Formats: sequence, structure tokens, C-alpha cells
Amino acid sequence: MPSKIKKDTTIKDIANLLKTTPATVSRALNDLPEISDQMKKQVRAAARKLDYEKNKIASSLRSGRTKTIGVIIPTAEQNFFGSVVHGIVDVAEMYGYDVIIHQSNESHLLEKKGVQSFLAARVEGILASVAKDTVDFSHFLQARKKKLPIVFFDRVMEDLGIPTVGIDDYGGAYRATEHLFQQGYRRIAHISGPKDIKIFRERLRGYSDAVKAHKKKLDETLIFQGDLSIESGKLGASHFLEMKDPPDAIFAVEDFTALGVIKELKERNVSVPDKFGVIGFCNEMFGLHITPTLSTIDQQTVEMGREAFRLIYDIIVKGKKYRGNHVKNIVLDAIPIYRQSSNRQKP
Amino acid sequence: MPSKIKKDTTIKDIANLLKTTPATVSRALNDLPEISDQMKKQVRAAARKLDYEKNKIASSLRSGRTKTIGVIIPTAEQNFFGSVVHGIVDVAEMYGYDVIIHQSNESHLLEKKGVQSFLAARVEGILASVAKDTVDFSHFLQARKKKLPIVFFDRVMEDLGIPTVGIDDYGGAYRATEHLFQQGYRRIAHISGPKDIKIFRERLRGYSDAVKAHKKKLDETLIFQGDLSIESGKLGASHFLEMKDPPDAIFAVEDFTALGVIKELKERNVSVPDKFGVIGFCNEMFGLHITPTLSTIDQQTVEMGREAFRLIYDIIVKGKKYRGNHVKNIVLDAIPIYRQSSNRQKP
DNA sequence: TTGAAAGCGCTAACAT
DNA sequence: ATGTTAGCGCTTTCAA
Repeated sequence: MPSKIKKDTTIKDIANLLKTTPATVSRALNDLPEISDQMKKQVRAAARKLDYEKNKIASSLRSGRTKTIGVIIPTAEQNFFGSVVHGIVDVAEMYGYDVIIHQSNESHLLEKKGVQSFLAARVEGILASVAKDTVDFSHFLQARKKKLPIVFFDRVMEDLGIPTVGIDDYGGAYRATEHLFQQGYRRIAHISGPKDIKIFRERLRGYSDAVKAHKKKLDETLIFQGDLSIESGKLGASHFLEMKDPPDAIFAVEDFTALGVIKELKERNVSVPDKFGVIGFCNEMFGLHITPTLSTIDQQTVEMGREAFRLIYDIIVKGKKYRGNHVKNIVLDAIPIYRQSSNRQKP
Repeated sequence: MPSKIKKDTTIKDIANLLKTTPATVSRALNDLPEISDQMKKQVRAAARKLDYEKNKIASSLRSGRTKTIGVIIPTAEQNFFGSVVHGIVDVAEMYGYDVIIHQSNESHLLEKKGVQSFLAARVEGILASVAKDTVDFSHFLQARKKKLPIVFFDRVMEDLGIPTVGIDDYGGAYRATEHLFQQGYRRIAHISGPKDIKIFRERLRGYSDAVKAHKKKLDETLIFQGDLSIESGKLGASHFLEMKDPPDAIFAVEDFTALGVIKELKERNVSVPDKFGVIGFCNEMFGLHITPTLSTIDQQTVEMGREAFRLIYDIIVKGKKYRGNHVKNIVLDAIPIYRQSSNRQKP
């Protein structure tokens, strides 16, 4: 025989126990100033005694505030996004916010569904890193139409008037290239990434400007179009080494590409960093464990998550409208990490 | 002058538009069989027209079902947990569940707070990987007292009567050790992990049994107590190499330890895998990119997440009570990945 | 097949 | 400082 279903304790139960009213109990539990300390103490004691747990659902429905945000990422399996989520959730917890996660798996449809769930759940804001080839942004625009704050991070779309948090790809690339010059390398090549994605164009631009600052002009033959893979690093390195006047260093758009470069150089017995310098971008963990260790540019992933939450919190709480001409775009420093693969200085 | 606040469309608005009642609209939107197809069509059209979005909060309050689960992990920054979360969220999405994430950052207090939030949010179940040194489980027991289903994954606590999802550490370790024997290594050592954590004891046990299956007895001097660090791998390797009768292979409890072993062997010019075999555990990504590539045991992280969700879903929906003597413990296979560091066979 | 009415548990406006 | 009352938007009896 099933036992009677034990229902959750409510503020009404507490009120009955104390011969007072639900309103007073609610105020006491929310620590409103108008309630006497004595009553608060009584209420809290009764709540503990009855094993009371606040019903956030009811509270949200009545107050119109959910203290919840939605986060949509391509996949938590990629370390980059895991780190960002770590930053977001950490700060959200401090502010008493719950975080609902959805993944797009790079699918436009799932991304749309995720935003839909957020609307239904009445989240107070959305943090999103859009799927690779999302070109239709109607789901985000629809959310914005409902006054739901949105912040993009990393995979940033401009021209939508939506605030963003990203890193200084241009500056990072500039400093990476500059660093190679300072280490005494003279002809510095670049293996680039997909041209249609902004962050890779920015890195190319940073490289180009750094080269121009040292040389009269940019040598276009020192730019190899890659696709972010290890393989494209190997291909690029091969290509460059077979030139009549080969470069003596490569700035790779991304760590995996840089890894390919190093692998290829090893196979050809070109010593790194003595004869050839290499630097990547991303600060993937493996860079610390390969031989030689890989110089790279850190993207401050955790901080990106923290900033993303802080920004949306700001928009939610202060009701600021970072739209139109007032859109706030946070740009985090790209931090150089110099390791063996580019360190030519003799002790 | 602030514009009138545009409130969300409700089923009442739809009902008014169609000259029907909220009840009918609700039934139509939820596709209940008693409503005529014609009415459903009308309602859906009106909903679209008015830009209606279901209010999950109100629905949850009334129905008592939230279609939400809570997940608590130490940190999303660690790739392992990111992968598990990926698996959880993916399946949850398929079932129409929202997932709230909290992190403990290995702090017992934050873990407790997380569970508290879950209770307030009235999640229908909790998936948890407990903080390293959580010994007080009262917060979980409290949740269970309220009939809230819980499933532990990876960091499994036994004797609490809570269902678990983990991998076969014993079997994985056994096969890793066995593999080294089959590759022709004769004296196989082990660098272990913290003894008070079950999964590491299980790996030690798997190693021990595999050795016993090949030798008359276990040589205790071939077991070195490590702490999961790269450094302990180096220390262990040094220790073993300086024995008068050194081993010719090491099964390391974890990939970072194995990495330390390989680093130390390189420094001492011991060739891997020719003179010395190494295998780790975890399938960390760097293992694929170091030289030599690292043999290891994969933990099926994504699948672990999927199974964890499926299990809790089962408990929620079917109201099964996997408690007391009926606790279900899912054990996933540990999958060997043989790479260069243990591959001695000549072509 | 649809309507009427009640109420989930809380908070907020208004009253005292 | 506390009580009264109403209602957030939905689902779910019960009735027709």
C-alpha cells in the first residue's frame, strides 16, 4: 500500500505553525527590513524544523524574475567551451543565478531549439557562441524582440547590434609575430585559417601589420591558407621549406596547425627553435607536453566566461540597453606564452 | 516617456482572439486527443500570430513537473567533465529536458549550495560527481529524503544506496597490464594513485590480478605510490630504473603519470617502446601528440554522460526505486587504445 | 468536444 | 510590523 504522498512544506505550513500569515513568512524568509528580528528568527527556526525548501517556481511566477540565464555553446566536449562555461557558472553562482545549458553541436536547428527552450523557461538573459555556419539569426532577433538580453562570446557576430565578449586576436597575432622578429628570425611566414571567420582574418591582419612594421612591405608568398588542422600545418611547412628563399619562422593561426608544422620540421630534421621558430595560438594543453614545448597565445577562456556573465548581469540588472549605437564589446587581452619552440636566445 | 510594457502573450489572449477558453487553448497546445483537429489548427495559428511562447514556469507550478535536471560537477574546465556534460546535455535535449549546471570546485560547501539550488528549482533529478574529499553526504541524503532521484557518476560513493555510472577500472587495468605482457615485456611495474579513492584501488587490483595470472606471485617492490602528477611519474620511473633488477614496462594509473614516466625515460635515454613499455589511463588528448604516442585506456566519457541521463530518466519516469537492494550500478567498458609507447612488435 | 472554476505557492499592493 | 487580498499563467477536475 503506497504511503500518503508527503507534500512539500510551504510558507502556509510555517504560517499555521506560528499563528501568523504567509505574507509575513515570505517577508521574513526574504529578509525584508520591515520584519522584526524576533519574527525572522522564529520563521527561520520553523522553516528548518519543517524542512522547508523555497519553491523557486512559484516565486518566479509571481515575481516575474527567474534568476536564471541560458548558455548555448557548440559542445561542452571542446575544452575551450568547457573553460568558458566554468567561468560563467562560477560567477553566476556567486550572484545566485542558475545556469541552463544547451548545445548546438554546430547545428542551426538545435541552436534554434535551445533559444526556444530559454524563452519558455523565461531566462533573464542568453549567452551564446553561435554554431559555425549559422547565417540565419532570426531566433536571436526574436529573443531580442522580446527584450531578452543577449551576449555573444568568442564566435562573435557583428552588425547585429548584440554585445560581445572576445579576445584581441589582432593584438595577439601582432605580438606573436613581433616576438619572432625579436628572437632574431628574419623571414616570418603565416599559416592562416578560414577567411570567412572574423577571428582568423584578424589574426592575419595582426601578422601583416607586424611584418610591415619591420619590413618595407608584406611578402604575400609567405602566407599559406590553412584550415586549422594538423595536416594543414604539415602542408604549409612543406610548402615553405621548398621555396627557393624559405622563411625561418612560422606564426600558425592555431595550435594544431603549429603542431603540424613542428611535426613536419622534425621529419625534415630542421631544428626548432635553432634553425626555425614556431608559435601558435590558443594555448591548447598539449603544447606544454610536446617536444619542443610550443609557444602560443592564450585566450583567457575562463575570464571570457566570467566577463560574459558580468556583462549580461549588468544588462539585466541595470536594464541598460547596449543596443544600437550603445553596444558594448568587451575585448580581452591575448596573452603571449613563450616556450621553447620560439626561444632562440642562448643563455 | 517609457512605452507601455508589452506583456507576454498568454493562453488567455489566444482564447480571447478565438472566442474560446484558456482550458481549450491549453489542451490544444499540448495536443491532447480530445481536441478537434480544426481547433488545434486554429489555436496553433493564433499562437504563431501572437508570438506566443509557453510559460514553463506557470506550467511547472500547476502540473508539478519541471522537466529539468540538475548536474553537479567539480569543474567544467576539466576536459573529462566537459565531455560527460556533453553526453548528458545531448540526451537531455532529446528528451526535452533542461539541464541546470553547478560546480563544486571541489568545495564541499559549494556542492551543498548546488544541491540546495536544485531543491529550490524543483529539479526532477540530480546527477552528481562528488567533490574529492566530500565525506559528509547529508545534502544528498536530504535530497533523497524528499524523494528526489540521484545518480552518481565517475566519483562514485558506495554504501549510500545511490545508483551509479562508472567505468570498469579493474578490467581496464587488467587489460592494460595483460597487453604489456603480450608485447613481450617481462617485468611490469605500476605507479598507483591515492589509495583512498576507489577507482585507483580498483586499477591497482586489476594490475595485481593480471600480474598474478602470469607470474607465480606479485612483486610488491614493483608498485610505486604516486599522486597522479607528472612529477610522480618521473619519480616512479627513476625509482624503478635504479633497482638492481629493474622492470621493463610500467602501467601508470593515469596519463599524466605516464607522461612523467616517458619524460624521465627520455632523459635517461631509455628507448620507448623498444627497451621499455609504457601505458597510461584516461585517454587525455595530449597522448596522441607526444613522442612516442601514448597507449592508454579510454573512459568513454561522453557515453558515461549519456548513460547517466538515461538512468535518471528511467528512475524519474518509471518511478523505479533503485534503492536498498535494488540499486542499479552501470559499469561501462574501459577501452584499450594501443599506440606507440607500448607497441614493440616489429613489422 | 468544450467550458467553468479552482488552485499550484508565492509576492506585492494596500490596508491596518 | 503584520494582515488581507488578489493574482502570476497555467493545468486539471468536474460539468455540460
